[in-house]
Amino acid sequence: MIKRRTIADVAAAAGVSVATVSKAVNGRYGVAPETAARVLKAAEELGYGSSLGASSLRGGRTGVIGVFVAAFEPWATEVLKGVYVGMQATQYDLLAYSGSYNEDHDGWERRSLARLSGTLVDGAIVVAPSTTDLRVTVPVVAIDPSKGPAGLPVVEADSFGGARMAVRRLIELGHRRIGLVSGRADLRSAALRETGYRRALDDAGIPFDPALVRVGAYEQRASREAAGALLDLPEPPTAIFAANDLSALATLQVARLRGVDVPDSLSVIGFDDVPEAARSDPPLTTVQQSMQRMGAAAAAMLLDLLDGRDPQERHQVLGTRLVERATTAPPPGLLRRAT
Amino acid sequence: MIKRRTIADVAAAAGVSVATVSKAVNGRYGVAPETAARVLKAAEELGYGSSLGASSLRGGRTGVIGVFVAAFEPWATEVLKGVYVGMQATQYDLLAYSGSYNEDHDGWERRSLARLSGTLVDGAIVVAPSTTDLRVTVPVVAIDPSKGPAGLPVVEADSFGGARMAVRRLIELGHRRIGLVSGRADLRSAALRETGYRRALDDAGIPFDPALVRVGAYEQRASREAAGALLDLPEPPTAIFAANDLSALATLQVARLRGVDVPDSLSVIGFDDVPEAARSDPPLTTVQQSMQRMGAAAAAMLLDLLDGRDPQERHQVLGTRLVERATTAPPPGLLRRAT
DNA sequence: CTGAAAGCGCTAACAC
DNA sequence: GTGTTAGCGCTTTCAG
Repeated sequence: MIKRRTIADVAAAAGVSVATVSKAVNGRYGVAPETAARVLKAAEELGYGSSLGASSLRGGRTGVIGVFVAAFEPWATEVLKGVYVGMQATQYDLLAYSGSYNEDHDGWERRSLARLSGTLVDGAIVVAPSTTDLRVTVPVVAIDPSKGPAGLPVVEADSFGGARMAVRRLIELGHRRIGLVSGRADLRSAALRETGYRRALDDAGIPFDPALVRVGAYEQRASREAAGALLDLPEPPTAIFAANDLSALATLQVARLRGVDVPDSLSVIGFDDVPEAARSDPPLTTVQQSMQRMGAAAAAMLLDLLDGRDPQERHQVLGTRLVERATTAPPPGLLRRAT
Repeated sequence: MIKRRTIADVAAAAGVSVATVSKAVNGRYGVAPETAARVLKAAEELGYGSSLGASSLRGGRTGVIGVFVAAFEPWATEVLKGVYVGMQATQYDLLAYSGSYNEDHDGWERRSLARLSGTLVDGAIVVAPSTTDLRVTVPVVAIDPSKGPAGLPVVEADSFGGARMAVRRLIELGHRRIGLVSGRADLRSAALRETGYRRALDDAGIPFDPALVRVGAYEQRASREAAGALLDLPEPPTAIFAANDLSALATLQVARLRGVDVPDSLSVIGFDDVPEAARSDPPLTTVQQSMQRMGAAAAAMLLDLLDGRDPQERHQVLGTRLVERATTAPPPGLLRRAT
């Protein structure tokens, strides 16, 4: 646990002033080649690297892009991979940040952005923020915000289309009683997915039955209860569309606990296609939204912004596709028919 | 793109000095309750958050832990999730960093650590560093280093045991000619896995055949060639153990290209169990090392170090287990027997 | 209880 | 070409 080497140490070692070291290290003009070489050598030997904190405080650019997430969970880390790929070819370093939001869970993005933006990072990507109404000091792109596009450029998946497609597929398989484990009421994506569900029903002329909708809130516990309630109905649904994979996975668990066979007695479709979805037992059929593509798209947008170019579109909606694995089948008692 | 609010703005708004604002915001003693309230209110209204860069420069602690990775790829992000979980209950913020190492790929951890440690982060976890011989200014824990434990506390998976287990299983299935797509020669984990392979062979009295070993270097291209060479042998192996999942997945591709059926004509076992392993076709049998557990273990160690406690052990080796999916079967032409 | 002032490590003017 | 110096935003003595 040695003391950090500072620019002064390097200056002393090379027998020059700190200013010269700064110039040499940053490759600025106005330093004699041999001096620069000497300085670089000293820096190398001392294991010196300029402190990000200090240089960002002083100079303007840092060459660092921030990705802000509420938590490092599967969804966000997939996005992160995408941002990384989209940033790969550039000179930017990537810094992913998650605060410990033990108390004030809400508005987490505000705190983090205030602490890092404008000093440490040149630009930011906010993953699933609760608002796009941020007072920002650097270019920022939002991915899948709760409240829909307002202030910030946004990248998101087609929640409506994806949900509609999923439910349509269930209908094609012959299901008529289709339950919904819905998402968090205050989230735009959740509302959109519910609308997609209803639209698919409408399209097929199936009346909407409020009894078949329970709130899973995108979280495990609530989803378990929601799924349980659905299965306890006097006439339970033969299929359940869950607003995200977490809910779908929870539904699978509840079904197994009650001895309900999936997919023979109950079909389940999720939304997201997190890595875990492919590993569940049975593997989950789900609506895939490519988190990685969203990340890469956001990176591209941010790069445009950073270069002073206006991005092509400030609101990008990425398509989804249905990945059929093993949790969907025709409803019990139905003659299998071609699809 | 508004100018960042600084402590001076808050001071002006609240009609106090910057010193008072600092104290109030950080909850230090020596501020009248009503003054503090006024300051906090002003800070809130202005959306003020103290600049991480500036405060870390001045004060000692930042309350931020850094996780340093070479790239945000599946392996590293799994570890990151684990660190996050292990850090969950604490007050520390988590910051994951990956530099753009376009030129000097080697020694990446040195540069990043030099720039952030000692100023921005209170402690660090380095994921798969090329050395544990780091000159560090804060507590650091290494996960799966290339060179084995030396200077830093280390968390790693049991490469030797895992490899031995995998090959033993192939032998149990009846295989006698077992190929190895080995890892990068300079990496400790690769050497350990090769040793495990040889030991399992020894245990079963199967002579080691150097012709059955090809270098895959943990990367796709080399692994493809290695697998190809193995399959082109006059007497090709009936099973291949690959030193990581990437190599195993590449082997699967090559086999498919040549019309070699997996698992009927060729069994394949990988190592890691990255999420992609479960999604391959057919799903890959592999040695699971829980990256998440490694991350959590490293977090626990670091927390100990940070608190001034000595961690239980400075070198933690986590167990592995075999996940049998669909790429393993008895060799062709062998009577199926109980295992 | 509050404020003035020093200084953390660094970069950018500006002298020399 | 090189060195001196003034802050960047913040925390921390130390006076008042």
